[in-house]
Amino acid sequence: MEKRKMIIIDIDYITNNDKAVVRLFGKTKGEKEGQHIIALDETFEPYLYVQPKGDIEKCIDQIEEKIEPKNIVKVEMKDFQIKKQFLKVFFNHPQDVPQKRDTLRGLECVSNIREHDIPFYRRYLIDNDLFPMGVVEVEGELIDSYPTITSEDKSLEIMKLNHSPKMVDNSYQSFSILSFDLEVYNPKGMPDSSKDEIIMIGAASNTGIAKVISTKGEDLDFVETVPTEKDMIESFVNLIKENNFDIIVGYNSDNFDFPYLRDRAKILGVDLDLGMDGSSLKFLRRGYTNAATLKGLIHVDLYLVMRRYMNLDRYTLERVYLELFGEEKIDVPGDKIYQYWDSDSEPLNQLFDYSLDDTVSTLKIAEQTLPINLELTRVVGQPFFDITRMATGQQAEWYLVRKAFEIDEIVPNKPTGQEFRNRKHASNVGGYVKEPEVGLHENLVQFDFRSLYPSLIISKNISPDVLYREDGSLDNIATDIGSVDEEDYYISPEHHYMFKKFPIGFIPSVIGNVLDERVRIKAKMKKSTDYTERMMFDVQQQALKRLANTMYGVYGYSRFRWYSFECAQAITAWGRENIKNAMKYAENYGFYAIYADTDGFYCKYRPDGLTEEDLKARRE
DNA sequence: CAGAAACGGGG
DNA sequence: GTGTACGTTTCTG
Repeated sequence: MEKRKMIIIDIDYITNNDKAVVRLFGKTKGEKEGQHIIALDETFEPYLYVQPKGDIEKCIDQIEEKIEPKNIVKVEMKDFQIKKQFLKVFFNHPQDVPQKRDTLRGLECVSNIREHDIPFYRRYLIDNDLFPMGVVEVEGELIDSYPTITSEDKSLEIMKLNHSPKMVDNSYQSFSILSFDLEVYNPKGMPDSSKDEIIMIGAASNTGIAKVISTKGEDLDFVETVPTEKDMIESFVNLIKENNFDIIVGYNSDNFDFPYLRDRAKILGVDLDLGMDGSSLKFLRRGYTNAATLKGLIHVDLYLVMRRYMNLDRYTLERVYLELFGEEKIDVPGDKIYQYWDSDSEPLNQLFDYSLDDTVSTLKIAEQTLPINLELTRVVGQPFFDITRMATGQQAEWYLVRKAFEIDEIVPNKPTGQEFRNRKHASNVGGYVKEPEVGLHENLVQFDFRSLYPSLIISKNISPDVLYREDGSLDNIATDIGSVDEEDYYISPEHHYMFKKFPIGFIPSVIGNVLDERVRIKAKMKKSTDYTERMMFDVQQQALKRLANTMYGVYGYSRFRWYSFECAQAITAWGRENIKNAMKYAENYGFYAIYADTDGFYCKYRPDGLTEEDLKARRE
C-alpha cells in the first residue's frame, strides 16, 4: 500500500465492469513532486432522495419491486429546516438515475424526488468534502494499467484507492499556465479549416516559454521554424507533453483555436492525445456551444472569463488588454493576415511580433484573472474548468448545495421548463434612483451603505425557508394568520412579506458565514508583513465578496434552486426604504441629495434648507 | 408587436 | 450524461 499527496486538477468517472469509477487527475505534492497521478475510486455510489407518501415500509417495497435499486435507506433530512423522513435510494450506476427517476416519480407512494440532477462527480466532491485545486492524501495500490488509461507517459502513476481521499490542505497553490494562439491563412475573410492552413502557433508560459512555431521566420530568435504545418502541430503537441502544464489558456479558444486545431490535425493525421490519461482533445456540448476539454489539463477560455470579470461594451482581446493594463496591443488587421504572411519582408516580421504579442497578452490576462477564479474554486468546491465557465449565479448555487449537504438540508429541485418560463415573466423593481441634478457641483458629500443587500438579507432574515405562507406549507413558521404574532416577524415595506426572526434562514446564515470569513481574512491581510501573502489574502477576500454580492441577485435568477420572487422584492423594497431614510436623515442636517442610486447618494450642504429644486423654482 | 433568430469572440 | 449557456439585439411574419 502506498500513500501520496496530490492536488486535484480534474475529475470525471468512467464505467468499468458496469460500475462507476471516479478518476481524480492530479499532480503529486511532496514525494515525487509535480508528477502526474490518476487516482481511481470505486467506492462511491450514486443516489437520490425520495419523499414518501403514506406508509413508508410499503413505499420501500414498492420501489424495490418497480425499479430494483441497489439499496434503500431511511434517512431524516431537513427540508426548508423542517425535519422529514426521506428514502435515500442507491443505484448501481449514475446513469440509472435519469433513466429510472421518471418511473420513481410516477409511483403512487412517491410524493416527490429530490437531488436527482446532481452530476456524479459533483456529488462525489461534495459528499467527500473535497475541494479541487487543493491537496488531498490518497492511499491505495499503485497499478501499471487500468481500462481507459492509455497514456505512454512513463512517470504517470495510477493508484487504485482503498478509500476516499482526505483533504489535507485547501490553501493557495501555484500552477503552471500555458497560453497559445493560432494564426491562420485567410484569403477569403474568416478562414475555412478544410482549406486554410495554420501559419503560426504562439506559445507562452509562466515557466518562461515565449515562442512562435512556424514554417517561416528562420532569422527571428523567438521563432522555431519547422518544415511543414504538420511539424508545427507535432512540435506544439510535444511542447505540451514535455512540460506537464496544469492549465492551458486561449482567447475564444472554445470556438476558434481548438476546433481549428482539431480539424487541421485530423486532415494532417496528427494525434492530439494531450490528456493525462492519453485521451484526445474533446468537445463537451454545453447548451448551444462547445467547450474544448483535455483530461487533466484544464483548458480555460479567457474570453468567457473576461465577460464575467469586467463590464465592457466589447470583449475583444485588444479591448480587454487595454482595460486591464492601459496599453495598446500590436495590431494587425484580421482580414490582412494572409497579405502580411505572403509579403516575406517587414510585414511578415510584424505578423510574427503580433502572434507572440497575442500569446503573451493572453498569458498576462490569465495571470491577472485566474487567481480569483482559483479562489472561487477553493470556496465553491467545484472543478476549476467548471468554475471558469459557470455563471456567477451557478457558482453561488453550487456553494449552497455544498453548504446544504453539510447541515443535512435537502436541496430544492431545479425549476421545470414551465416554472422557468413563469419566473422569466416576473419583473422586480430595482433600487431607488434619483436622477442627478444637472450642473457642476462643488463640496459634495458622499454616502453609501456597505454591502447593502447582503446586510439586509442578514438583518431582516430574508430567506424562503422563514417566509410566512398563507397555505401553511411551512408548518414550523405558522399554521394560520390568526396564530401569527407580528413581533416574531420582520415585515417588508410595500408588499408586507413576513420573515420569521428565528430560526435564521438558510441563505442568511450562509451569507453571514461568508462575510465573517471575509472579515477574518481582511484582518489577516492587515497583520501580514509579507507582500505576496497580503496579495493572496486580498484575492481571497475579493472572492468572498463576489460570492456574497452574488447571493442577493440570485433570488431573482430564474434558474436558481432557492429562487424566491418574494425575497427578491423584499430586498429591493427594504433597500429603497433604507436609502430614502438615510437621505431624509441627512436633510435634517442640511445635506440635500443631488443624485442617488441604489445604495448610496451624493449631497450638497445647504444650511438655508433650500433644495436645488426650490432654487430652480425660485429662478423661474 | 411579439416571438424567432442571430450574435458575441476568433482569422 | 444525475447533461443541454445566456442576455441582448436584430430580424421576420
